[in-house]
Amino acid sequence: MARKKQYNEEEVIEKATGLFWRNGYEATTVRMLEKEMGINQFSIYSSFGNKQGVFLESINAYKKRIYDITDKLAKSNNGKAGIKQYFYDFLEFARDEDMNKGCLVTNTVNEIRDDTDPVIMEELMKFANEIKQLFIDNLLQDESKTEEIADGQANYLMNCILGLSVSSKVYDQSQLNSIIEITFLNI
Amino acid sequence: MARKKQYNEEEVIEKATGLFWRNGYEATTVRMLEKEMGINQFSIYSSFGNKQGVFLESINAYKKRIYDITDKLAKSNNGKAGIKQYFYDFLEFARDEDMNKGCLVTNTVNEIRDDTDPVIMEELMKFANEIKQLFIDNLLQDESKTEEIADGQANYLMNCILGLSVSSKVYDQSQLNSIIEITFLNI
DNA sequence: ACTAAAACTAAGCATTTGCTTAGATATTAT
DNA sequence: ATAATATCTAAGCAAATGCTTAGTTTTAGT
Repeated sequence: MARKKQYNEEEVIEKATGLFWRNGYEATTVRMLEKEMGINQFSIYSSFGNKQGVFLESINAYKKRIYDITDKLAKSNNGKAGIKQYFYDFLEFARDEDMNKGCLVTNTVNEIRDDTDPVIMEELMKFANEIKQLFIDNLLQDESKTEEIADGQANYLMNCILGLSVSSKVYDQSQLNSIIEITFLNI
Repeated sequence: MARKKQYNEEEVIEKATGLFWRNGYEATTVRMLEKEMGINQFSIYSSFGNKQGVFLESINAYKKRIYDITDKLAKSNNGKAGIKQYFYDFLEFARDEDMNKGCLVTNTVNEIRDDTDPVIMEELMKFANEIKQLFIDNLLQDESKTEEIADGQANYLMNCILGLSVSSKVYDQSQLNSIIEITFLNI
């Protein structure tokens, strides 16, 4: 009855994800997306509505990609050691050739301003809270810990991994490793 | 022989500083600067050359403002306790009514992308290294520490304060205090 | 008072932004 | 084959960006 799409939506979102990851939300323009996704602006808008729509799909694609390591953390029962492993897994996951792209989500959290799109804010916070909850769960595997202590330590760890997402663009691998080691001395 | 400026350059830069602080470099437009500084675009460009010029002057103004607490750290001889005090001083310095603006410099470091203006990058790195050096100096007041250990711990602290600059926009005061306490448990 | 120069106002410029639309092209049920 | 319709290309839109310029106003030395 009608023409078929000449692209696969999942495939082009994969490409968009890489672009947002490297550049952040605001700095990624529709023209850049057009080039990277290999489809016309019309197709972008007809498939995903608007730039925000592409980004929300990209967050989902990102979640799928990172699932391996979050799942590993979810299933871990090594407490603090499991979280530390997550930090290392994350750095490896985020490495791109010789530079480090950080985390798509934390990169975008770093863009937060007064006028940041509330829909995107909500999606970011949702993801961040999922990670924080994984930290809490793993911390509570040490049964001497109260929930209050675990919550505070989880905030501390979130703070460190937010920092790491920025630091990873400035520091080299051995410095990053050393930062992670010191980070886990404190909990 | 000619007309006098109807504004004071220092005063208008003070105003620009606040704007960059709240919004970051990229998101601050010349129209916003015009409004906030209370002078016409012509005057902005004739006094400071371009947007980057306004920003570089703003970093200087920011350095002057933060001088009180960096100087306190420079003169401190309480080692780790002095740095911790710096973290608390910094949070107070960055507080704006009930929200937190973070640090002008770390906010801008968070904007780092491949195409970030190299002149600005250099200025930011210079400031960051000054702070890191203060951390090292204070850490070395504990004479049992090697320079290598101090350098690693300083990287760790820079990572935490980078994170704090973002976290401070999301977490409340008591959570931030708790993050700082944990940060300093084991160095 | 006159003149020269600096500082002002406000309009305008080229480029880039997110998004839309007009019209050509391909696909499929009949 | 035809007709219906989804998808494509490419041009275009208004708004916003950093920056400039034409032209007026103010000041100070003569």
